[in-house]
Amino acid sequence: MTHPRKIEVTDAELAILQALWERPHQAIASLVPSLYSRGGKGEYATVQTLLMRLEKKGCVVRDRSQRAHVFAAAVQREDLIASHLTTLAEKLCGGSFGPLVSHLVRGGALKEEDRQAIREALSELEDDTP
Amino acid sequence: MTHPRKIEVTDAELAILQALWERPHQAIASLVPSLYSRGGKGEYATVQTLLMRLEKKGCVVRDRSQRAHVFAAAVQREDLIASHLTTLAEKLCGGSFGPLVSHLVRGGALKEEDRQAIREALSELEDDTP
DNA sequence: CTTAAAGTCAGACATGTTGTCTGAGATGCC
DNA sequence: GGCATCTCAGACAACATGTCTGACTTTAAG
Repeated sequence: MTHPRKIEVTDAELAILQALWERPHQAIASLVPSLYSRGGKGEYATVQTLLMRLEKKGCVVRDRSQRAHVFAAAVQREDLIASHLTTLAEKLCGGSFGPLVSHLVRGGALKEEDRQAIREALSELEDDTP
Repeated sequence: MTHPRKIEVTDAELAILQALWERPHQAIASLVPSLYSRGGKGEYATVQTLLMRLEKKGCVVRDRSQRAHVFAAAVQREDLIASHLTTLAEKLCGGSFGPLVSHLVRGGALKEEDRQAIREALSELEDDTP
């Protein structure tokens, strides 16, 4: 379990990450149509700017060996989730995750399959740390 | 289970809420020293602006019956947690909370007491929805 | 070779957010 | 009256966000 680095991406940046999670190793020309239905002139540049910012944050990697650079996500969904949950716990729960889970479990927002998954995960933990 | 309204507060605003959660029904003069150690001139006005924005968002209520208005939180910690978790689930888990909990449980970030609380909460649920 | 298409890069831009503060005026107290 | 204490309206710089323009480079086609 690595200590999760703080990852902050905006909505537009997240959309790009989603596209890259869906299909890794895309060039800009491939990303644009899946992000914008109306094919405007500036959209290519917009995606480019977003990718540049994501790269600066370490959230995507860029393969410059091709003429058209190929991009891939450098963070996974789980990394983002971990980062957000950590931030949330720090800000609102004194750094502890317990209240978050408690809230979720008691909130009734979980499906039966979710609950089953939790039970199993808890059992595994119990075996590892008696 | 109320559908959680989207609540967005900035860091400075959150600090004010924390102070109001700690001690409800405070006037500005009472809030300032607990938020800023260096007693500057503008801090009073800063807190005032923050409270005004919080009121506009429905996060605090203001009692204007006194000369110095008295403020109280209109949202609880749990409301903020719920709002953030919902947003997180929508953005990264297709609206489902299961992955969030799974991540927390498997991430090893939970103390034994947390896990015990979860087990109990799960048991209660099991009784309600067989 | 010339050209057009397709890229990259640097940077601008409008808009909104965030935390901060100033100044004008109202109100109560000694 | 004079002073401390409020409220209120609004200004402000700094930064974030999503968007786009223009200059320049490289590739491939004619």
